[in-house]
Amino acid sequence: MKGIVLLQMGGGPLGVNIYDIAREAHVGIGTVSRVFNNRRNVSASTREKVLEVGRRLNYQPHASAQRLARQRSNTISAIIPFFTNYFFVEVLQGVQDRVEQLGYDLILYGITRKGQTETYLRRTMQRGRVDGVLFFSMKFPEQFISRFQQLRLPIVLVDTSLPEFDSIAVENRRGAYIATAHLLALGHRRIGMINASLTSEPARLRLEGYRQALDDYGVQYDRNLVRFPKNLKSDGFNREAGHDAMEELLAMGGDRPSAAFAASDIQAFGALQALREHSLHAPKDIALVGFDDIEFAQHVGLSTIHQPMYEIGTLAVDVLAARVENPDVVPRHTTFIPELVVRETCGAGTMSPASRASRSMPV
Amino acid sequence: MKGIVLLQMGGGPLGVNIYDIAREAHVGIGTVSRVFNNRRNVSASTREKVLEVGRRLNYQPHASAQRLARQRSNTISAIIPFFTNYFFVEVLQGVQDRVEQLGYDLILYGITRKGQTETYLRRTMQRGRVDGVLFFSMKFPEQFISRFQQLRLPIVLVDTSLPEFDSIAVENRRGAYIATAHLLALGHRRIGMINASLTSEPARLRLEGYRQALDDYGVQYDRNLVRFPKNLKSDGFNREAGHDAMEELLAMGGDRPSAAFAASDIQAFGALQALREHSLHAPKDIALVGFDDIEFAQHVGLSTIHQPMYEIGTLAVDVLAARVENPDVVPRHTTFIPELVVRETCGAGTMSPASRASRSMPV
DNA sequence: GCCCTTCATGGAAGGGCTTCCACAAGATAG
DNA sequence: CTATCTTGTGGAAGCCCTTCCATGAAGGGC
Repeated sequence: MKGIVLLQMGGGPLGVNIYDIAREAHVGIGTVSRVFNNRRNVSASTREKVLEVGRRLNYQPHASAQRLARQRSNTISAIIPFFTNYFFVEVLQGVQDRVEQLGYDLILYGITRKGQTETYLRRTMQRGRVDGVLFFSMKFPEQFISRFQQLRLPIVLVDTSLPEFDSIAVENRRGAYIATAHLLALGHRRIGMINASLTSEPARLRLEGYRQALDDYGVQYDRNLVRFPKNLKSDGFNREAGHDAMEELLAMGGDRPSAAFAASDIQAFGALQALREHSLHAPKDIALVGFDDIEFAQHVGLSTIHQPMYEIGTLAVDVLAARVENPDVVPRHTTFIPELVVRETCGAGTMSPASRASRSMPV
Repeated sequence: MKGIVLLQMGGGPLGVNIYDIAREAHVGIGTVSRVFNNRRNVSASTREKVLEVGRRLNYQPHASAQRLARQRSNTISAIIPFFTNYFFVEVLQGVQDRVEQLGYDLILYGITRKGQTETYLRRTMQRGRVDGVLFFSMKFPEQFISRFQQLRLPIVLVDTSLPEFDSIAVENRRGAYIATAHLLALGHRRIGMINASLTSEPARLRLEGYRQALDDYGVQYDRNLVRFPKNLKSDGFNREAGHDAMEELLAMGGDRPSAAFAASDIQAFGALQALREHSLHAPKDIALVGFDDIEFAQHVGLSTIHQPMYEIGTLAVDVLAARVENPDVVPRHTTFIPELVVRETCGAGTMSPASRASRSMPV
């Protein structure tokens, strides 16, 4: 009767539970549970009766109670840096879509300040909160490695890696190589690089790819052509850093490069802005290639290296889900091969907007 | 002993609970609970003893159990359209920061396809899942109004509104007025508008503001100068729509406007691209003002109408939290006044980057 | 007609916490 | 010295579900 009374009250903190349904349908609570969990060993007539009562009383299982009883939250968290660039937005779409398909909830922990990372890691480690964690684009703090292992809390690193955990990333070295080689193939010989701080692994790898390409084309490496962020407060994957780096390159006067490779699209935007301020244009005055292929790269016609961000997002969720189901397999590291997208700023003419397809390559 | 045994096992699905702590510390479970919830009626010595045992056994309260017992999830969800534009990213930062300060968790439901909205609304309505909902930038489905009211599930509408619920928005009409008036003040008389579909309320209001400004300056309204998206599959707040609209304006030949106001920055980017394709430039050939002031507006020097997105995000959380604490107050509707940010594309010269401050105006 | 399965079902136990009530012991007041 | 209050404490009950075991009925084989 309780449920009915509540209905008559027309609201209130509705508390129709499994017992109300059982009483009303003249069955046991076990049966009610089985019906709502779609177990098969329930007779058709009983099932229908229970469902009918459920509809009538507007029953909904209580999420927290289910999680407690099942010892499973069906929730994962994503720890994502909000500050760096727009990379995460596109990855997030993939994450979100797959999470929905698999029926998980997604708790978002966005990092905007240093120090937040530890807070959120601790939080996400609380028992009963999440079944697994997606950790993005940042150095995973060492002191948490063993704690995660002890808790056996599944975690997947994206755009960063560690031998101990599953990881997904793009081949940064290869991407940088492709970008640089493209500019070389276009005839450029003095090619600048607008890099981020080498404390960032992607920045290191992208520098390696750049040098490798120069080497392969027999071009002497000139360290004056590689520019790092001056402001050491951030990792330098931002517009200001790109702007200032381009200023420095332009300040070289006659020695200045005829082309540049930026370690991220965001930096490339800053560089473009600097060019505009000097009434210069890409590719006419300086050809430019970025890295990431975030959505805005199309908006400004930036040639760049495409990362399959959406696919990275969906794969990350798949890998995490697999580990939740089966925690005792060795860590898997997956790599994506990035591709060049030719637009306007590299000066290679308007080729087709490039096949944006991408391939994955499990290692 | 259980806790110790588990520790010795060096892992396993650690299950140190309140009973383990109580036994080990020779106190009752109630006392343990009080200690970990910082209740004050516990003697200092007992408290210290319990905390010591807690540290030793590495105790953490179980999130689901707490939520069940407290009948409070300490979680809110945000239902956000991912597809339209980058508006949401910036609002999300504000949401995220405030949510952290208040100790809530944030479940993200990103909408990428029509129909998902209903799915997520249903999901978010499940008992025990969230304490409240943030609903962004979309028309709230009518059939859910009464259901939310009955459940007394707190909800705040952002960038959209309904008399029944709390809401937060920017004064769209005023913003459009300011943008148009600015172009008029610069001497333009043929001013185009690149609008989105009028099914969107912001689009309607922004059109009104545009017309009002023309009126006030004694300029005859010309419907040929207002362009709507051709592709009716979306609301038109996207780059393609902006691009095509600018194409249409350019196709007017000698009749073409000398300036244009775009209903969103994203559309403005598309418009700028179209200009580039015709080797035209803003503001030289056509002056341009956008709306939103998303981060990329700076990157390309777009003059635009600034919405205090971060503040909208934090306020949304505050309003929601207030309603969770006190569900029985009348809905409050808050409005922000947008401001013009002069950059390059409007042609008003390089004034100071404008005070980006913003004010709220409760109604 | 009897024994063994199989299937549907009821409900206790268990998951881990908060909260409330009861109680003891000390402090305060008259 | 008794009556009253305060403070600290223990633990049962309650939050709502899932799961497992026991039971009874029905079906199958010989």
